[in-house]
Amino acid sequence: MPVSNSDIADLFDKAASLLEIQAANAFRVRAYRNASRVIRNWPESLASIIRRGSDLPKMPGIGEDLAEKIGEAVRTRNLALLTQLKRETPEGLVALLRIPGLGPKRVLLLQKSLGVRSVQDLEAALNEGRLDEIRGFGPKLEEKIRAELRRSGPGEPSERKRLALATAEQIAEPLLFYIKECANVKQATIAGSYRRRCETVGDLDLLVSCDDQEAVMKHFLAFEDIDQVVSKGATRSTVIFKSGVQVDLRAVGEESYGAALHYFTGSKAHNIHIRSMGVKRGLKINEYGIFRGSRRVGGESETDVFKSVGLPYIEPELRENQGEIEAAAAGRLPDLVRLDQIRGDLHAHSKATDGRLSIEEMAAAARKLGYEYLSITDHSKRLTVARGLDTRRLSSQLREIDRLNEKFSDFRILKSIEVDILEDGSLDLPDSILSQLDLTVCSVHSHFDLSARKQIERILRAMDNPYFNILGHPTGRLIGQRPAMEFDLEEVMKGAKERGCALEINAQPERMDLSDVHCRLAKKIGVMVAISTDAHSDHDLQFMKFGVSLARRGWLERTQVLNTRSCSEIVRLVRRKGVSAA
DNA sequence: GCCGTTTTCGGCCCGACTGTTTTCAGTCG
Repeated sequence: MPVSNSDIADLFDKAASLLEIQAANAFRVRAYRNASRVIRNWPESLASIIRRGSDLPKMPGIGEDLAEKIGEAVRTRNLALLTQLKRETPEGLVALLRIPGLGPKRVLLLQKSLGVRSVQDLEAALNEGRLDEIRGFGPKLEEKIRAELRRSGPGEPSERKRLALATAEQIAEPLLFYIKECANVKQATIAGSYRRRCETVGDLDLLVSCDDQEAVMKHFLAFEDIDQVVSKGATRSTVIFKSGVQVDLRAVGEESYGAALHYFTGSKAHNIHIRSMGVKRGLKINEYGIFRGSRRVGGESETDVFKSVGLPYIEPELRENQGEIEAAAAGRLPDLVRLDQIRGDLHAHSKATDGRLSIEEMAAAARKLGYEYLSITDHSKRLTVARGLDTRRLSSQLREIDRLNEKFSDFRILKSIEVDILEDGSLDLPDSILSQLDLTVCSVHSHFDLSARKQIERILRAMDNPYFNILGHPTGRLIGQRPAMEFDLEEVMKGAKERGCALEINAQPERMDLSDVHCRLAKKIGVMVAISTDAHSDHDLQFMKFGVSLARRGWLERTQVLNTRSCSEIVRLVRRKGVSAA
């Protein structure tokens, strides 16, 4: 298996942490961190590019030196720099950076003054009262460190767990409702990665505008879900909810709301880029507004911020400093797909297999959402746990759908199936029945652990079938439970494009598969995607919004999304296997 | 380490809060 972008990114991240502890130039550290992020989110496999002898593309923040290091990482799975850094600085110190209150300066101090090399050393020093000797370490900080060590238990402290976007929404919405009950609050938004619609969210950044900040802070701190107040100030407070989620509240005046909203939506890298552009224009941009000298020149709206540096408005989902600023400057921002452009759902189950409702009930729920069509895609026979359909049961389902469709003039149930791709690349049902369907979703539900090569061959062979239309949940990942299958998606996407097949964005919160990074790759290759909910009940049809925001993060436009087309257009496209992005 | 309408050197976003100080460094976002 070639080195993945994320493997390379990990090497750069580790190097950044070690450099940081060595008190290296902060901007050099930033360069490595920035490179790590850019590499991790780069849509194409850098190893593949290098191995086929092509030059690396121009990547923002990656110059001659770091590009050379990417090459080295691909060839050797390591960096000589990293080996050297590990010789100079104990690797175990990196874990200390994850303890709240400990940053590079204090970690270096711990090493220099007490010879601390690891979390265990720190714990011992703490228990022996040796931290008191160091200037800058007082009782409060010691207690904070103790608390974190207790929380993380034996072993190294882990990253704080990130929430799936859908889970975050269940915490964010009631909070937003509560804060708006405060009479002083004028506008309120959950900003941060939540507003950028990242697939996982680390904490919630609640921004409000108001006249009386003190009153709003008081109201916020009285929220019943709060477990612990980490810090509280006049304009900013940080708390931990009983669920373990960290929530930051910032309160600003009405005149600053746009500047603050931009600032707190981030990402950090996007903000730094925008602010540097401001500096070049003699402007100071902060969360309170846009200033030329001491004169305020804007800040009420986010548009003010972009306008001040000569840019059009950039949608939150794009603000990752992944080329959106350059695209905006060149007038080439994508016209992102919107939820209201989605005309139907192409992946839904009924109680014939593992869904909860009848086909009729699912169709009613889809119509209520204003859809023009719904594909019923029950499982095929191989998936016995879900009582998958064989030819006979599927035939009878098709007759039922014909009967139901007679009732509609403005809606159509599409005849479909989520058919298993078997280990050898054949499909789980014969062509004789597949040919009677409007379209198919074809998915891998077994043998996730084939070698990368075999997995690709299996999927491409399946796509050779004339009735293969959409590859369901392409990587098979389940967030936090099962990793993505390890194969080069680029090859599968190219194969799909050649064969007139589409790939699914499965919007189930635990799947979110394809990911945003994959969507950008799909866009580049020009393969069509279908945004589907894989609904097992009427409620699940609501997951469409998560799929759409994911597609937006992947820069996708309406034309690249199959289910923004009319029903007849889709059926025509898939019959000819003429699915390709316009 | 990157980068350039301030262009090959010398900058690099900016502010809030805490804890330990006694005027501010460090951390965090």
